[in-house]
Amino acid sequence: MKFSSSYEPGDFESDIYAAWEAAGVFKPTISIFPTDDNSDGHDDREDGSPCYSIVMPPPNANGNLHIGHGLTIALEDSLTRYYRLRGKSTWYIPGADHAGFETWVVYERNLEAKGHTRFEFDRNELYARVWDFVAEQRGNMELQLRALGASCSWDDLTFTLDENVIDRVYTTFEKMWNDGMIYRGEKLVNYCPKHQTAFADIEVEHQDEKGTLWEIEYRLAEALREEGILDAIVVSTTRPETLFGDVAVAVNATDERYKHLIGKTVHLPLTDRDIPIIADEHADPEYGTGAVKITPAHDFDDFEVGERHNLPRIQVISEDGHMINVPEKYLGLTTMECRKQVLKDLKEQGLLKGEKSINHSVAHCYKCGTVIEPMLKEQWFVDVEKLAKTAIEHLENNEIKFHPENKQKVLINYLKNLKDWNISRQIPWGIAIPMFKKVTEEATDEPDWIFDRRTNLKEIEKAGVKYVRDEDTFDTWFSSGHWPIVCTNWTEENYNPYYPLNVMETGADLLFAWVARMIMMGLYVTGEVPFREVYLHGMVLDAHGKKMSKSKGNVINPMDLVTKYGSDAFRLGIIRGRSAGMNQAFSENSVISGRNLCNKLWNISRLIQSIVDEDGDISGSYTTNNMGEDWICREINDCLKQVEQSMKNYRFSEAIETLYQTIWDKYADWFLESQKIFRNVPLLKVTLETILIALHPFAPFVTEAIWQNLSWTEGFIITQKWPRELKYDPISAENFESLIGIVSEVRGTLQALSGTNNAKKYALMYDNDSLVEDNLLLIRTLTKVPSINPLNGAPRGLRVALANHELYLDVPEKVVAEYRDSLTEKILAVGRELDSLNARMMNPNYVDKAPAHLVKETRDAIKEKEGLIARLKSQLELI
RNA sequence: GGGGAUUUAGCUCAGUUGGCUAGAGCGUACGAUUCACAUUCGUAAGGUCACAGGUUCAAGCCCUGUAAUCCCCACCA
Repeated sequence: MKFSSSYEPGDFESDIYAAWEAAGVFKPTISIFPTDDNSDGHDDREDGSPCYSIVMPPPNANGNLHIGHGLTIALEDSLTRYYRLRGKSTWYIPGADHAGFETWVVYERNLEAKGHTRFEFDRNELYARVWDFVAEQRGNMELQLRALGASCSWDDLTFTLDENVIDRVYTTFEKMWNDGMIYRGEKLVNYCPKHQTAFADIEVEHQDEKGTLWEIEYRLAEALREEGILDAIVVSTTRPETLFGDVAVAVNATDERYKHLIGKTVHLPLTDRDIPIIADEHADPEYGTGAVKITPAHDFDDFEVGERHNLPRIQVISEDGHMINVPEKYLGLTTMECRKQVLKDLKEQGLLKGEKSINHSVAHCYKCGTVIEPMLKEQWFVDVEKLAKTAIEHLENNEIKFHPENKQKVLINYLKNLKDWNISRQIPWGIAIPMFKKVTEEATDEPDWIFDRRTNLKEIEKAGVKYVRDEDTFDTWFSSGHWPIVCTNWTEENYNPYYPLNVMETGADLLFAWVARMIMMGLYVTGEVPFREVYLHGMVLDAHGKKMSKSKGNVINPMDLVTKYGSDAFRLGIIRGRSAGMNQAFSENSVISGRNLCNKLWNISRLIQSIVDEDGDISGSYTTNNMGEDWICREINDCLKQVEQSMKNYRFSEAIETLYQTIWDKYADWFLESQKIFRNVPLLKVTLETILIALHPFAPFVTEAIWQNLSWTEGFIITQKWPRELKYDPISAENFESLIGIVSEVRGTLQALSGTNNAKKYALMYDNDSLVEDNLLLIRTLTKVPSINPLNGAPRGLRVALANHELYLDVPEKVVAEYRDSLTEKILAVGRELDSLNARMMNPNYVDKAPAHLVKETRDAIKEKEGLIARLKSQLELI
């Protein structure tokens, strides 16, 4: 294969992915149930396990990947590829989400556009229709995952509605039912009248809004005039239309204004009912009039007040948002219509005493923005007490390591305040709740509800008793909580080396909704935490640090960037400059610099291939023949160590930074430049292989493309072994560091002179310096000075500002004189550094208490600076 | 009300248990160019590490307080 002369990722990325897939390299090498004969002989058992497992947070099967998915895949795939190179049997399990509510909303919108409504079809029919709808859309998302380079085991893709998922969910539910953790409760739920479904607390969005606080007079049923006080109580409310559901008025027991009214009765306006005045801490004397009407069926707080005082619940708003159980006049009105009418009528009766505008937060449906109506409904609830308690115990036992660390505490704090979990959703697109309600009335001994897996049936019969299925489906998070269990095919019977997962990587925003539930479910089902570590990434913001949103028009599509710059560039760009848990800005620039690195690597490889072609492919082990060669071995070793350390700590950005610097600033700029003179083919080969493998986790395509292009490499880079340490001579390596210092200083001095002399290159002279003498050609090439000669006789020209080397640039007197100011400035600068070092040494406490090596370093530095100043000063005198 | 963060160069961010002159990318300025790479090479400018105290031989880092910005949870009749 011949290298194309320019780096064109679009030419090879899809072919390479296809080749990997065809070769089956994404599959784990050890099966779930290990047998004796499938060890691959290269176990890297640093943590005791030959296996590495990670699951993909399933993207919506019916959507496209967004930038957050891009980050997720970049991070997870880098981990996967890294541990694969480290010799682990790596299992990266892909997924697709039925995305219950999301997909349902899209589908229902489609249905409405065609003039239909969901109510024309029964549940099974709708389920089948959405299934087909999603099946049409599937594939897009999977193609995009491939374009991002996800090296996941496609045969094991788990769809959230797969049989095994449903089975597992039913098994857990049954266990919970038998354990008495599931109950049917009439509770207030967050209800969206538009979608006609309930939501978990976590799915509701609160927004601050302007509203009106009305003050309504409720007259006392028994007049208290004789006591000379009040004959009425004024309540504050933002929802006058709910007064039909009022069952009490609450005041605070400590509120002197109303104390004497507790236990009395008031007449509920516009009705023929009387309701009691009760004392409850919920009433805040500071807020409004200090008296609050209690409507347990339509307000969360009132519901609790009702529970405390055993009050009835009167539902006055129907599930589609119309008034029910109200006087004829208001019956069937929408809540807003009713509100207007009520206010008008109250006003006419002189009962409307005040109207204030206030700011308060209002709950909205996170999908359609409709105001959430607290609705009294019978739903299935999970009693979370035991689940949360167990989870907290294991978290406090540090069984899961969090990145960033602080999320552990945040999660524990959340679990401590967790309320019971409403798992019923009134959406057909989801896993049916396997509960059936008794309809045979005579069978009084039988329970009202029974568990049964046959949810494909609407009606079942057991022992002559008929039951009908609950129409509801599970909250998505109930099944998602099983993700690590179902993806790894964990079972009660067999040991599974892939469970718990090594790591769970997902967005920080899912800590509560998902991570918490996976931990609770994992512990409940398997008795073990579902993963050893959690890595949470933050949100990807636009270049100005603003949240991306369609309405702002600042959404970046990852696929556009992949097309434009290549998948590797995207991956490098999105990981760079990003740390765990932080919401951070992202701009195309970082992708461009990623692309540039790929291009650099491409050209490095072309250069080395051309040297191999010219000099012949000398195989076998290398020997180092000069300082630069020893030095690059040392630098590459350091780089590998740092990358290993970074990966261990999930510091992806740091790993990339290290590689970037090593490849570009060290390998290309110094080593390869020196190799243009020396040409050590076996070393060039092994070092190139090493950096390619080390970069492979982050830039899989270009490293594989190069691997395939090089004449001497075999197999795929994806299945290579992580490189071993390179052998080198440390003293020689250190000498090269001095040479770099010399070259840099000469370059800098020449540049400083060029201001007046247009970068004219002057000859370099050395006095009694073996490092320079032994490397004349190299220094000449790197500095581009025309010649390097021994200094014969007295120092002349311009002294290069180096402490340990006697070097002069052969610059005419006149130019040196012009340089005088810069020289003076330089002496002053070094002098300032020297002063601060001296000050440190003058402090006896420093010499006493600081570690000895630091004190020594300071001494050495002082000596060096003093030498440098002395030399520069003598130079100044020469001028 | 409860919890969690952030504040370092023009911009976006690193800076691990305190330890040499606080780093990178982008941007800026100046210079280079017969080829591995202009998706390049070289050089440079640019910082009161939010502010005020404290601990320490030594603080960007630890402690206390202040300010600003942001996120999550609960509540707002």
